[in-house]
Amino acid sequence: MSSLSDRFDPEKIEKPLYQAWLDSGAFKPDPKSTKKPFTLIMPPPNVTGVLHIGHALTMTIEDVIVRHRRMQGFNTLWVPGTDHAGIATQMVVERDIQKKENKTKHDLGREEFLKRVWAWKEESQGTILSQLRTIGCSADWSRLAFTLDEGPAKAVRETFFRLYKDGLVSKETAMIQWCPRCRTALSDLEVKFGEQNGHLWKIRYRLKKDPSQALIVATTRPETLLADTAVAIHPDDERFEAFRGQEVIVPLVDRVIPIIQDTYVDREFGTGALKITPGHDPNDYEIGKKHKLPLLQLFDDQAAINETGGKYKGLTREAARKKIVQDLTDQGLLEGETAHRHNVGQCDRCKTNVEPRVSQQWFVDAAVLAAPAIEAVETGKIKILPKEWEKTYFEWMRNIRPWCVSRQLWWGHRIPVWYCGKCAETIVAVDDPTVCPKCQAKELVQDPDVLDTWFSSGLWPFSTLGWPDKTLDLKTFYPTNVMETGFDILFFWVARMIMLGLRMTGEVPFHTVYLHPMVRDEYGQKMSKTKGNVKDPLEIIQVQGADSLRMYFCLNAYHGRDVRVTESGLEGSRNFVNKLWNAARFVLMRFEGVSKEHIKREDPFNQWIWTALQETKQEVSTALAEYRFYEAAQLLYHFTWDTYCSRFIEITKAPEQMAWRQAEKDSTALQVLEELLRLLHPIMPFVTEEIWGKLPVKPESKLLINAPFPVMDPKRVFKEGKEQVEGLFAVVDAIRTQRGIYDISPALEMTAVVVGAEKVIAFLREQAGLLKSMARLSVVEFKEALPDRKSYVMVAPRPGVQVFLVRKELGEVEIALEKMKKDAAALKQAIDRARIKLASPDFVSNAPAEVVAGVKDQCADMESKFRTIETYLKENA
RNA sequence: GGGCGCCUAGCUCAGUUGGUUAGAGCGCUGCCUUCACACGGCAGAGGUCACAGGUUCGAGUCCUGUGGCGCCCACCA
Repeated sequence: MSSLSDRFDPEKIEKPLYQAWLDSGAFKPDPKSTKKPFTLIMPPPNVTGVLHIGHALTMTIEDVIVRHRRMQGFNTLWVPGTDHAGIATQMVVERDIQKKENKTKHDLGREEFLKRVWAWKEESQGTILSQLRTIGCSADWSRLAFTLDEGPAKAVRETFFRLYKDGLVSKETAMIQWCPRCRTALSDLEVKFGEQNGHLWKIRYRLKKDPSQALIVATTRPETLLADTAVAIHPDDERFEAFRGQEVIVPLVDRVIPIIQDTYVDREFGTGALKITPGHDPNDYEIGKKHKLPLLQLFDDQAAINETGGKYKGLTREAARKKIVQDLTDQGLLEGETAHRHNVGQCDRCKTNVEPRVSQQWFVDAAVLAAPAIEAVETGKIKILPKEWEKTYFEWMRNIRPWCVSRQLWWGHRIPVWYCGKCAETIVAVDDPTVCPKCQAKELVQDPDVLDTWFSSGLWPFSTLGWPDKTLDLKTFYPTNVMETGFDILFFWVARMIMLGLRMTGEVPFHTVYLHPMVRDEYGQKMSKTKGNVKDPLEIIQVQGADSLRMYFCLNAYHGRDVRVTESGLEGSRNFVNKLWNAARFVLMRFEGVSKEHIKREDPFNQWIWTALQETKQEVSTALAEYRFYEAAQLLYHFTWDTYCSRFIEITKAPEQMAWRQAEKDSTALQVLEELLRLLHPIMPFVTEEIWGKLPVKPESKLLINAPFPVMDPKRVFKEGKEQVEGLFAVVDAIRTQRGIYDISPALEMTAVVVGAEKVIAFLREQAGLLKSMARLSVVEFKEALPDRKSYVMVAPRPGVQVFLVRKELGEVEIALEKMKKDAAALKQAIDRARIKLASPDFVSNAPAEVVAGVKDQCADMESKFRTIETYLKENA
């Protein structure tokens, strides 16, 4: 057995250990195994670049889940993958080419541009995969998937085909959100609204009948007046009595349009008159349809004015606005201009203001798919955790609108639709058609558009397992168990996986959705490159190792909305890894050569640590089962540091103990460590595996990753041992506290007298040596009674046991008396509260018996303690 | 406009169905270079649980209202 190095050096151990896991085949489950399967599909990171700290959180939690399940004996599969991320990746590559070559994608052409994106993807994916390994992800790399791979592509086509056949995807002309920079349609979810400073302009629309009169219309977008096809007023608005049924002249273009009446108009806003531009505003579009107004398309795909705009043709939106305001002013048609803050939609990816636009797009009838998806969550077939998110899910699903899935991009799954050049037939097929099934013509043109990235992501839980083929993987590992991801993509992704999963496979894609919080900086700010507050997980790992970052996430990922990453917190988890390392180092050094067989019987100290371990195991397994990783981590942190290190190991150090119990207790120290390593392994795989490798006794498995996760053993719960040892600690703590109060140096000699009935103090007497070393006493005496109490200072650690310290050894006794008085007062208050409770017939008759009994016991304890202090204070008054 | 969440120690947050004297980490104070660890040890201080009502034998926990903060959805030009 070689020992552990003095200092824990994560950089040195992590790579070889990861390789050892890989080599052992631990990550790769056998689909033919008879063990119960457990499946988790990794949310595929976008191949836009490198992983950020949010990914690190995701991967940590998922790896904890997966390692825990694997150790529990499940046939565990974690499928890794990456996402082509259509619009996002296309944009970063465009930017890259722009920066390096000053070219646009149109300069390169579709084919060449796609070549560049694939090259980008290769590099980015490589980086991402190596980062995942650095974090410690125990995913099955043999099943690595990419959303544009052949398998997932087949799934995409099959799905599109089936939806088309069932009338659930169709080509429609509709108003959609358009990004003029990306030059593509967007789904509603891809548009983010934010407040912007703008203006409200009041413009004169002269009456056709009497141009000296005018209707004054308020708008934030004067440039769209070029495509106005009506002006609307509220039917009940008396102010506009004279205007009803009239026509007005659109300024600058002199087109005559009607004044319509619609209750949609808000009389309070602006002037009460609203210009209607059905081509460029979703609400106007609806009004236009209702009133059968003509629709004018004013902008081209880059939001520049087209021929509809006459002399304004070619101007951008922004330039046109300026020019039109100027022209209106010049012609005396501008009535006013006020500052106005309002919400404007932006492209989620490139932050360009979107332009609502009418165009032909493919739409999925989401409402039909949503119905069973809602039911699956209502009936509990799918559980969403934390539960609060279910309501959000229902809210969105019940108000779902058609999902625009076509994108005018180049990077993505080509829509499997062809048009016949001869008879214009639309052909939707899984395999590329060669002739038109209607007219046999060979001039077929594929739809140039690609699908929304989330369309292929929506199939991910089963497309990665081989669907639509009936593969063994699919049979064994589907439906999957858990979908673990951030709440920010509940609608984008989770909802769509549920809808498409149910529709395509007839089964829920997963049984549980666990939504983790978002990573923020220490001030609660979102991390972003522009703010400069981004923390690179790889940098943290390089400095302090993967384990401490993982432990940090587990300790801090509460069920809230965000997890803040702070320097001091990271330091804390680093210290914890160090603590474990050193404890292991000490135990291994001290107890080298000890074997398991030395255990003969359980002494109270062993009983106590075993009991504490069983309690911890019980609580940890409950916490993990309920996805409360923070709780599991905290329990283990506390057990390791406070119970195992600060108490148990310290006990083993006492020289008086060593003489007669060394071999036995040493062996317990090792065995508890061994279980502790298994408990900590899912959270901190590297350091635990490294220590595991040095254990003299490895009962279960050569590699910790394959060792069984500890389960609570009721046979190792010992009430007496636990109580005895806790009683001893109470005495030790009380003396230590006095030492603190009196500022007595640990070097100073102290004498303690333990007073109590022999029965009660027998164990303390037996452990006199330990008591002395733990409380740093020079002398300890045991007595049934103490006659000359005045020369002592009393501490009352437990009912029935009093501990006295020699007065003259303490110096200023008044400090202690003051403190005792304070304690007594607090105690008195608590006793009074308890007595009032116990005296109330309502409490005694209504509260459960065990609560009443608990209060009674506690009250008795407090009273006995209080009496002791009172008596002592009186004696010393 | 609709919805969700938060307000507990100086800071960041736990606190499961209401039930013993409300917890942790960090920070702070004092003492300690004790033979695993100063990335350490021992001890300590610090909270009217945002506020106001209510339900209950009993409220940090449930209900109503008020104030403050955050997020999501919808997008009145």
